[in-house]
Amino acid sequence: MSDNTADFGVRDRAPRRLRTDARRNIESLLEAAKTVFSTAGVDAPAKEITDLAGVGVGTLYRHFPQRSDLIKAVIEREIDACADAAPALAAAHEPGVALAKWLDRFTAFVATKRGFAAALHSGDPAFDGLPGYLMQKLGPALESLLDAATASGEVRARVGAQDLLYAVAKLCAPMPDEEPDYGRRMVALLVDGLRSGESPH
Amino acid sequence: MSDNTADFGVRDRAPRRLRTDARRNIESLLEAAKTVFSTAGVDAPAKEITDLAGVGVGTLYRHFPQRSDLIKAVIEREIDACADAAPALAAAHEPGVALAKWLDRFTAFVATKRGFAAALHSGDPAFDGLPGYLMQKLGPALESLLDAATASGEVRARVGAQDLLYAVAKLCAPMPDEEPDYGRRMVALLVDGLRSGESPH
DNA sequence: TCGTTATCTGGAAACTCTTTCCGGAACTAT
DNA sequence: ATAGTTCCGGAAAGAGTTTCCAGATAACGA
Repeated sequence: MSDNTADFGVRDRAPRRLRTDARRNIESLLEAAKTVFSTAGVDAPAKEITDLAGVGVGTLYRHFPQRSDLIKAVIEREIDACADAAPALAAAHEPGVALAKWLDRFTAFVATKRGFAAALHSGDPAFDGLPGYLMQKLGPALESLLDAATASGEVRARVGAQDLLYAVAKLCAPMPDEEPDYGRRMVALLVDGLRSGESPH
Repeated sequence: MSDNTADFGVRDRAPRRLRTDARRNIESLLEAAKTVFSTAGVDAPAKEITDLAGVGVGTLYRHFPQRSDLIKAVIEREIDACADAAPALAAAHEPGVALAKWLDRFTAFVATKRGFAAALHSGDPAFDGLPGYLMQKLGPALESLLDAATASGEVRARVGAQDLLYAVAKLCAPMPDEEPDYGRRMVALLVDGLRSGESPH
């Protein structure tokens, strides 16, 4: 806790190259965790994950000192994947279509990964950085898509990228037995407001 | 699960009058739990609650066989309080004002009680009944307020009470470090849509 | 290639909560 | 008051997480 080795997360920052077996194990753990989380939920016992990854518990806790660190890492990784999808979509479609498709992608992520909503609302300070991370990674992505769509006249901007991002994230968070398209419907309502609304009053 | 004794929760239905000390203890536990939950979060150790309530752990588990049962009971109790507030507001204000005030009340409940969002998104099947309970209790309350406001011409209904209820509940669920009025702002956006929107297309 | 050194690994043990259990206390009805 | 239930309290069992460290393994210089 002094000066040189205060690194918590595993991603970014390379104060010192990791040993190759360590890197390989981290990879296995993240992959296994992703699988187990989506199968048995984020509360699945750690043992299940380490077994699937083929490592001991000690290895898990060496790289992810707290259970929440593992969850955080998995989610951040999925956020990254979502961000990475934006440029490809922008390149392959009309601005309006690209925006819609990306929102779909994002919606699917939020709706599918129950762990994301759970982590966000858990109240555990360990996850406090997550919205910031999401904003930082996805904000620019959405903004550029939004700008392009606005420029091409297909959308009239009334809310910022951040507000929209959060609103979609919240509206699409899964709730027990709600109609499967509820989230999408509500997002459509918002986007309708975006694209055709005269400002009220 | 057959015919006569399949009661899980503690509230409503009286197959047999509870002993007075039992009822008193249940009351203490619910009160203590409410306090502790809002102080230390819903993950606070059970010991803390039983100590505050002045009972042993055994007593807690006699009345709330699972930890989630206690959380559920506390939340249901707060939902009840919210529902009970509607008639008074309707009696004391103009329809439009009553609606706004009640939405404020509901918003505050969702925004303040982090445990509610946490339970809802936890993925634990124990909480599956909660949205239904919320709908059942708050749906009629909101609907009557909404009807009154519509009748008096202050609001043009475009979504049902259920959709609105869920949307508000989701938008106002607290997220780490978001502007304090974000939820209220987004709800306003929705309500603006409600009150002045020409239906798009 | 080999020795040296820092880093990583596995699993046993310590901990922290939750949940079960049951002897004895407390309430209720008669 | 007494019998008959129903409850209470807290010890102990379970379930999961986190710590710890002796031994294994990679990295690197000679």
